[in-house]
Amino acid sequence: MRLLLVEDDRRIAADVERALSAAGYVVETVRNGEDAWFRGDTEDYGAIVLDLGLPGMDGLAVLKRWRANGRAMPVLILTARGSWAERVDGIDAGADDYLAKPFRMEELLARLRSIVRRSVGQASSRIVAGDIELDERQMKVTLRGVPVALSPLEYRLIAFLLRHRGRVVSQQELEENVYGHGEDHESNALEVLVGRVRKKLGAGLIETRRGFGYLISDTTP
Amino acid sequence: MRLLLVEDDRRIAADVERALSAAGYVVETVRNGEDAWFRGDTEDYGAIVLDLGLPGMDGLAVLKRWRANGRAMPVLILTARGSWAERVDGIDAGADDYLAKPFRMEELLARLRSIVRRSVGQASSRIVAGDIELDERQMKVTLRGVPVALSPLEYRLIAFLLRHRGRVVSQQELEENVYGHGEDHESNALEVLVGRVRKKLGAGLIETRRGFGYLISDTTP
DNA sequence: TGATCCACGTCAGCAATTTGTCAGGTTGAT
DNA sequence: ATCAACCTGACAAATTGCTGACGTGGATCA
Repeated sequence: MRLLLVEDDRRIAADVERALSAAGYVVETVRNGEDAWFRGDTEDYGAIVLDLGLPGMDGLAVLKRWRANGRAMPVLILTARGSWAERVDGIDAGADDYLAKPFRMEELLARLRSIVRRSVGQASSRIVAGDIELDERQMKVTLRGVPVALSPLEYRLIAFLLRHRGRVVSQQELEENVYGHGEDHESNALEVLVGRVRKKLGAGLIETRRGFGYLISDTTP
Repeated sequence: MRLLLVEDDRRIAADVERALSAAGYVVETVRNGEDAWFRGDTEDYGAIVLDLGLPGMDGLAVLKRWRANGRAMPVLILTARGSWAERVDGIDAGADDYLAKPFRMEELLARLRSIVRRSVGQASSRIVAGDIELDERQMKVTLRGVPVALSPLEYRLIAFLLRHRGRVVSQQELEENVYGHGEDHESNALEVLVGRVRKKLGAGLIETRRGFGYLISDTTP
C-alpha cells in the first residue's frame, strides 16, 4: 500500500519512513504544506500521515482543502503538542485519527492499520450501525431512512461514538471530543446529552457500560 | 483517454507526447493556433494541453473561441514564464490550470489527472440543483429557466455552495471564499448575504445546518 | 457637478433552538 | 439494603440565525 508522509523534520521523517517501509508500505515523503496539498490532491494514497507543524501552508489547512475537494483518504495527524483543542480541530477538519509526539513506532503502525482498515471497509464517509446511518459529508443522520435533526453537540457525540463503534468510549474521552476540553465532572451535561440523543435515535443504540462509558456495537461485517 | 497537445516546439512536443503516451493517453499533436482551434472545436478530447506561445493564432485567443462556442473540456495551459498576469489571463479565458515552463513531466501528468478528475466529477461547467442552474463560464444563474440578476458577492456565494453541493459548508469557509479573508465573526454580513440570495433564488435551496453552516443538497447523481 | 442607483455593511429586534443546571428517580453491583 | 452511577423532565439562560430598515460609498449619467 502506498502512503504519503508529510513531515518537515528530517530525522523524524527518516525514522518513520524506515519503519513504514519495514512494515511493507510504499512511502513517499514531502516536507512542506504546498507539496503535501498538491500530492494529496492529485495522487491516490492508501493513507496519509500528516504533521501539523509545517513550514508554508499549515497542516490543518492542507487537510481542510483536501476534504473540501472531496478527497476522502484516511489521514493520521501527528502533532507536537498533545493539546485537546488541537485534536478536536484536527478531527473536525476531517482527520481520522491523531497521535501526539513523541510516540512509539508500534503505536503509529497500529493506528495506521486501524484507519486503513476502517477506510477500506467503508469506502466512503457513511457509517451504518443498526437502524441508523451517518453521512459525515452532509453531517446528516438518518433513522430507518428518515433524517433526524441533531444539534451540534448531539451530532458530535453520535459521530464520535459511531467512528469508534465496537469499543467502549469513556465519559472522559467523550467529553474531551465533544466539548473540546476535559472539565472536571461537576456537571452531568454529558449524560443529559446522551439522553437527548437516545430520545431522537432510539434507546437501544447507545449502550451504557456502567462505570466505564458508552458503546455502540459494531454491526457491519 | 484522448488528448490534444498544442505545442509548436518540436522537441518539447515530442517529449510531452512520449510521456503522455507512456501514461496511457492517446495523444494528437498540432503545432499552430488555427489547427488547434479547428481540432478542439470539432473533436472531443478528454483534455487539452495548450501552449500559449504559438505562431499564428494566439493560444489565449484559441481558448477563448472554444469557450465562446461552449466547448467545456478541461484545458491545461503551458506558458514560457511564470508570469502572473499571463496566469490570470489564462484563468479568465477559461483555463482549468496552468503550468510554467520549464516543468517536470510528473507535474504535468499530475495536474492533468487533477483537471480531468475534476471535469469528470462535474461533467461540465454547468451545475444543476433543483430549480436552479449555474453556468460558471457565463457566470449566469437561472431559476426555472429564467435568468436571475445576482450581485458579485451573491454570485460567489451561490457558486461556491453549488460547487460544494452535497456537503455542509461552514460559515468560516464560506466567508473565506466569498470575501477572500477569514475575518472574525463580528458581523452578520454573510447571513444577510445568504438572506438576499434566498430571496432571489427561493428559500428552499440553501439549507441551514444550525451551528455548522449551510448546505445545498446534491440532487444530481 | 449633482442626482440617482446599486451593492453591501451595520444594526437592532425577534423567534427558535440549544444547552447547562437542578431536583428527583432508577438501576445495578456488592 | 445501600450507594454510587446514571437517567429524566423541567426550566431558564445563552446562542444562533433571520429580517427589515437604514446609511455609505462608488459608479453612472445627465
